Amino acid sequence: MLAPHFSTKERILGAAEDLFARHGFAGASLRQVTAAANVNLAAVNYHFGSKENLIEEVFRRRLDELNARRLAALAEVNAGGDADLEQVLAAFIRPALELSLDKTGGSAFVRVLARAYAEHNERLRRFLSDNYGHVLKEFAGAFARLLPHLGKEELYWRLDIVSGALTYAMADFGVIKRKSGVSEQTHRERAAEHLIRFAAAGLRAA
Amino acid sequence: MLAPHFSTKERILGAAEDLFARHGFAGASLRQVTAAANVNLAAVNYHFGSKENLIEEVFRRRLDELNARRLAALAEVNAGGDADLEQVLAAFIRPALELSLDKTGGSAFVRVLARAYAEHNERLRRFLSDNYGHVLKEFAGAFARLLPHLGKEELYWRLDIVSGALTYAMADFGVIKRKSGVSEQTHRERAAEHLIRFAAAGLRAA
DNA sequence: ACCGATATCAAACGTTCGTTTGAATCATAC
DNA sequence: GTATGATTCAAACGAACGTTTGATATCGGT
Repeated sequence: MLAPHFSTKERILGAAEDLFARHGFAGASLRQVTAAANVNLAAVNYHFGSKENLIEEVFRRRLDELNARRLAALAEVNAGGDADLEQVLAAFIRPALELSLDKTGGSAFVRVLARAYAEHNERLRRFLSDNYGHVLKEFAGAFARLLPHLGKEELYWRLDIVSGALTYAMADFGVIKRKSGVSEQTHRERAAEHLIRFAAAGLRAA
Repeated sequence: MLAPHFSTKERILGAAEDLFARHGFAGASLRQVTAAANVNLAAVNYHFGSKENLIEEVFRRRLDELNARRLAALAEVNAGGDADLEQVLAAFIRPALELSLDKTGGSAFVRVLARAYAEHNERLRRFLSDNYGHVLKEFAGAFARLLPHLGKEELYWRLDIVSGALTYAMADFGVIKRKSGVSEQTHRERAAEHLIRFAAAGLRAA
């Protein structure tokens, strides 16, 4: 039930994000979405054309900014000259962390992202690859420069493992429960710190 | 379309496993499942009672054996006396690897497992925790003994990261595509090796 | 004030969903 | 061989699905 001062499109996107995170793409119906957004059922097809298109827009809205921030952070690290592994990892992870702390639904979106990984949906995978594949390539290049002793294949295996761990950690799927007295923000910041430390050691492994 | 010499129940479980892996629990219908299994639509409710119960049975069938193997492997490692980190990790990961190489649907099941992580379904989480939580406790204890310098909280963070990386790596979600000329079996065995090396280094990090 | 475009609405479209029913079929024991 | 319980079957149940329709409301431009 989003505040009514947002536009119809924005309210639909916000409600869809939340419900896709909770019930999955097939599990959340347009009737649930439009009810939560306080808009008419037909509004989804009017503004987005179809449920599939709505799903893509849910991704585009967040990923455009997320990946721009990642590239900006990476450029900043590279400009510094003597980048280290932790800095490059932070350039990738920190924007996801900040997104997950966003008050307007970002924490739902990181869970939607984890859903997307689990979906082997061909259309969705192509959409993500077409629109954001270049970001992964940029980071792979930065890691390759920092880890010259690793073969290309070895490097890709490790980056694969890192992205899996990142996705799960950000989506809060694990057994770790936030302790009372620790704010959501602090909890996620610690997750990012642990993740960076762990991933850096894993990437450096002999 | 499973061979007809399996029982109705077995064919339903096999088809459900495959379709749940491909389309998710909400996305795969009982009509798809029963058609793939070559059984009557009503057979699911006759043999399992409901779709929810069918989902639980899909998990139970594999996890009973998977976790028994994990505990057996861990016991063997502990019996050796001077267990190291890689051995304990292998005791956890190798049974999952072997399952993923199983010819009768195991590779579908590891993807179903990844779906389960993405689901925040309360019933499913309680079912998994009630039935298999003790296995995770056993392994956490083994890791704690091997990493005495880590605080309890630090250790749990790292195990959380390991389990996320494992789930994704086994489910084959990453960007790594199997090269032609490398068999499915070899591909997955390499994944397990990389995972163990990476995780060991991450767990040992200062 | 009126027009045309944009947006919202209730209602219905045909389809598919999980589940249930009751009859037909099968297997086993006497 | 026939009675009994377990299983399979086609058919139907009501509910929910994504999408479309046509009428109604809203609003900026002249």
